Amino acid sequence: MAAYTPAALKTELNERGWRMTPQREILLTTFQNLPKGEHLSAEDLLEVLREKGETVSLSTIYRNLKLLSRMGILRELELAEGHKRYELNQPAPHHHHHLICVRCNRTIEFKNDSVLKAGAKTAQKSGYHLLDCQLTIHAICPTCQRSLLPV
Amino acid sequence: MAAYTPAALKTELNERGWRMTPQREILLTTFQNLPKGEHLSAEDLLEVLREKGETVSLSTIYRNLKLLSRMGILRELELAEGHKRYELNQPAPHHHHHLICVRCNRTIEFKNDSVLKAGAKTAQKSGYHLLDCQLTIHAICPTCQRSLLPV
DNA sequence: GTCAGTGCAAATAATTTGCAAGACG
DNA sequence: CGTCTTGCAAATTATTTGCACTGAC
Repeated sequence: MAAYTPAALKTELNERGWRMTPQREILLTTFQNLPKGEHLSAEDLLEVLREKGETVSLSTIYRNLKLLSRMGILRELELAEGHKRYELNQPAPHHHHHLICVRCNRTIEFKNDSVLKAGAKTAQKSGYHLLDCQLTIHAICPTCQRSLLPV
Repeated sequence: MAAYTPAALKTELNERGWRMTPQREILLTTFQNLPKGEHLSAEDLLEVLREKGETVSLSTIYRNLKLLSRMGILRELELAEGHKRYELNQPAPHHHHHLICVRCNRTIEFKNDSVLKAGAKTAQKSGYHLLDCQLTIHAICPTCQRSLLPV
C-alpha cells in the first residue's frame, strides 16, 4: 500500500518479468490525478481517457486494472450492484472503507485505523502478504428508510 | 442479522407486501442447512437443489438471492474473482470476515468483534440501518508467495 | 379475485480471449 | 530479436427481463 511513481512501477513490473508500457503509465497517473473519493469502472476510465485525448483500448484497460489490483497498486471495489470500480490503494493515513446504501447506492467513505490494523495483523498471522483490506458496510440510508418502496 | 425461521421470514415478507413461496422457503432452509463456512453461487445453488430433488428456476434463484440479501438475511460475497457467492448472514457470535488469496482464491474465515462493532457504530452514526458488515482482505497466501509465477 | 411470483426463453451487460501487429528490454 | 503487450472483433459468462401462467393472501 504505497504511492507509486511511474519509475517505481516500471521497476516493480520488471522485477516480475513484465514490461512498462505507455498504457500502464497512463492508467497509473490517471488514478493518481483523480479527485479524492472518486473511483472508476473500466468504461468510466475509457471515457475519462477519451476526454484527455488519450486512447487505451477497453481490453487493455481490463487487463491492466486486474494486473494493478493484483500488484496491490489499485483496489477493486463493488460499490454499486454489478459495477466494479477501482481506485488507488493508498497508504495508511489515506486508507479508508465504505458504507453503502443498498437501495440508492449512496456511499460514504470513512477511516478506521483499528480496522486496518486488525486486517494487517490477521494477514500477517496466517503468513499472507497483504494487498488490500476493506471494510464494506451494506445498509439502508436514512432517506431510503423513509421511502415507502419495499426493499 | 438474526436467524430466521420460515414463519419469521413469511412475517417479514408480508410486512413489506411480499409473499411467502415454497421457493423462498427452500432457499432459506438450504442456506441454513449448509455446512459451516460454505457459500454458494446461483449456479451452485441450482446444483445443490437438483441433488436434493428440488427445482427452482435459475431466474427465481437470482431474484431471491438479491431480495434476501437486501433484507439482510443473506450476505453477498465476492470471494473468487467474478463469482458472487452467498451465505447466511449470521448474528454476532458467528459473524465473520474473509481473508482471500488473489492468486489461488484460498479463503480463510476469521472473527473480529471489534471490527463488527466499528461497522455497527459507523452505520449508526450516519443514521444507516445496518444490513451487513464485511472486512475483506486481499492478500497472497504463503504457498503462492513461494511459487515462481508472477502475479 | 387480484396481483405478486414463477419458469421459460430471449436479451443484456460486463468481461475475456484469439490473433496478428507493434514495442519493450 | 524474442516475447510481452496491445487493439480489434468475436466469444463467453453471469445476470436480467418480458410474458403468460400459477398460486398466495
